[in-house]
Amino acid sequence: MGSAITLQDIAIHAGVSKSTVSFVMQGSPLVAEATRKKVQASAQTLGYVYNRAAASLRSRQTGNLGFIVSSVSNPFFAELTDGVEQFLGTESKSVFVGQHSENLVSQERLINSMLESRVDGMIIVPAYGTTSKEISRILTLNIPTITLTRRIMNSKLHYIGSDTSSGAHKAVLHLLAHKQKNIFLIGGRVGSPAHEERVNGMTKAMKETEIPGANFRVIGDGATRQAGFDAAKELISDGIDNLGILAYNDIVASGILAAFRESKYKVGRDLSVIGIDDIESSRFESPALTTIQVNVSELGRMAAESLLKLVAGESKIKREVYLKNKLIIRESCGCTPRKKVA
Amino acid sequence: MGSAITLQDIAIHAGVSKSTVSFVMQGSPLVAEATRKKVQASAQTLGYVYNRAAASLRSRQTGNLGFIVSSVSNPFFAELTDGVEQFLGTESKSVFVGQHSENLVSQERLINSMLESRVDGMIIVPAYGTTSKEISRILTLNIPTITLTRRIMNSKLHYIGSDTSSGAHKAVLHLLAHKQKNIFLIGGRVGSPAHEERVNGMTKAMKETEIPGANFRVIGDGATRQAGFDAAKELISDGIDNLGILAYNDIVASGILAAFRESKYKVGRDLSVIGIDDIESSRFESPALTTIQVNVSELGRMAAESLLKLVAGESKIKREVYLKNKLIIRESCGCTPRKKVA
DNA sequence: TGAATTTTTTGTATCGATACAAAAAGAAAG
DNA sequence: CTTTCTTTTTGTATCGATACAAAAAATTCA
Repeated sequence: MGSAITLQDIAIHAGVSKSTVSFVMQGSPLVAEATRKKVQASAQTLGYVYNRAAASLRSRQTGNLGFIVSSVSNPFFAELTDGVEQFLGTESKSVFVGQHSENLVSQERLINSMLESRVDGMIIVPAYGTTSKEISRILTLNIPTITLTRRIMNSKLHYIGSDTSSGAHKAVLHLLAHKQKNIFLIGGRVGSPAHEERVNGMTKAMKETEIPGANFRVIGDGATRQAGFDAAKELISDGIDNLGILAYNDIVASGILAAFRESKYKVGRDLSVIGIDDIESSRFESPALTTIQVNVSELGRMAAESLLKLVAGESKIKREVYLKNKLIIRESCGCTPRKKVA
Repeated sequence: MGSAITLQDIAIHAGVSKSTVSFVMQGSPLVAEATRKKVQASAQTLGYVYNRAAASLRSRQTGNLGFIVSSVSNPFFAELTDGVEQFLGTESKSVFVGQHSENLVSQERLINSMLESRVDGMIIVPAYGTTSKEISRILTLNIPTITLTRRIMNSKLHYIGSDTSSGAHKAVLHLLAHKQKNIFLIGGRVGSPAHEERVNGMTKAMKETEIPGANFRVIGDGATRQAGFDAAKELISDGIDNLGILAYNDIVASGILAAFRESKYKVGRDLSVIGIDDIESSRFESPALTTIQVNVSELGRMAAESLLKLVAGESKIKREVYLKNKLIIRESCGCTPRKKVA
């Protein structure tokens, strides 16, 4: 390999000591302006590339951060990743990104790998079924860590997520306002915290309103477009009546809409569908998807911001943050039959 | 911080030398089985975490790789990232991921950051307008690098991409077969290599067929859903006639379909639309999108695989690889009015 | 059994930066 | 022109691993 330029080389070329060069590289104010210029010129001339590994060995800070997520090919997580990256990128941090694909083993391997790389902190969207045990390494090493979107039971890690429960609550109220009485939650993994939150919000809305004849059921398994598609197909074959659907998320909703487009029922006219997340493509759905808007990239940005504070040693960080969300009304609920997109 | 466990600590605990422990950590065959067990037990007991930075300082290999992409919130790049990650993840490599958002400055900052982290190699989807100058650092340091999807003019870096030109060619032939004579390419950045490839393939098809009255035009600017939406709106307001559209990619196509759904024209019946990429959501479009299928995650996987070989010092790697693609016929071209999804 | 091998293990220098204390140079004060 | 204080600069030990050569232990062979 070519690179053999070290601080020492620059020191010689600029006629100063290694220590001085080191100060310059760190942007320390202790060095005289003229010297700084001279050193920087030498570094430039020699084509120096800072060696972070060497620096971190002594300084105990790598400037590396870790981000672990389920899979970036899911648009929700993609936007999340985008938000995290956008923010961290400007802070001259390097971000390791890993995907666990909901697999606990690969999640553990990822965590380990990042710890070996001595990340200063990490943001993690835990895989389904993650318990304190799976992340014990993080806990014992006491690495600043933020769990995003999904909580780990009984763990003291910081958490940032959307207030899903209240979102589901709003959605059901809206479905009921459309005179739909047969309310369904479609998709997700039954029993997971994320699913529970939705069920809680929905149940609460059902109880509060006490509409005669109204009932609430849960169907479908998985958080994919296909899962939504399949579940909707079943409803269709049974025949629908005063149907109000809350999809687990917009991806599932997308599958549901696709299924109904192939049926005799028209979403918005014959039934109401509401999603959760408001990913970018939802307003381009047909019909345009009414959904609970979660500012996804804001979620990512907040996580990133909090992590940086944690890493910097700030202590006054909220341990749990629930981002507000709101109902975005488009066509799929039946409110506005035809509205301008964008 | 807690972590203070080093090789030395293990050596003492296990009653062997540092060197021996090091061998065990590297999985060297030089150490006796009994010793290996003993050392591993000690490491386990003490809760040791390998320090890659320290190791790389002497060994000149970090096990870090870099992946630079435009933005993962674009589904195409998301699937690409997924493919790359999936493959690299199993090889116990850590991957730095960075997004340049088509900004040359942030691209340069990312490259620099990764070089500082001494990546063993990198995969990069160059930002629009990248020249050899922008990546000079990579060249002089001679870091194994693969450019993905987009080529850099006059650079000797390895390249892996889809054979877009032949895909565009196929698409136009199909549009013509549907008796469409007014052929449009919508979206993309005029003048970029990726746009040129499409134009070339399309022009070739036009020339070969020489259909009387057939003509080919280029409109729209940008590779976003909105760009497709806006361009289609214009076509609609002018009134359409024998219209055959090739969208720059599936995202643009999605915007085009959304625009036509709001018009009196029905895609598939009154005009034909074909996309490029076949991202996951395309088969759920309405109408389902006929598109040039590029095996995106395969593309990512191939890039990852080649990079690993390059890093390992293998020399017989093709400098340029063009993945085959094929036309996937769904509804938007007018072939199958209603077909089962999934 | 002793020499010749082969298999394991170890000591020491080293990678390229930072920390910390101490020295040198410059400025201000008496 | 000292003395004192401040601003800059430097020397040396150190971070936690690996490389490499050399030593020690175990095997094989005559």
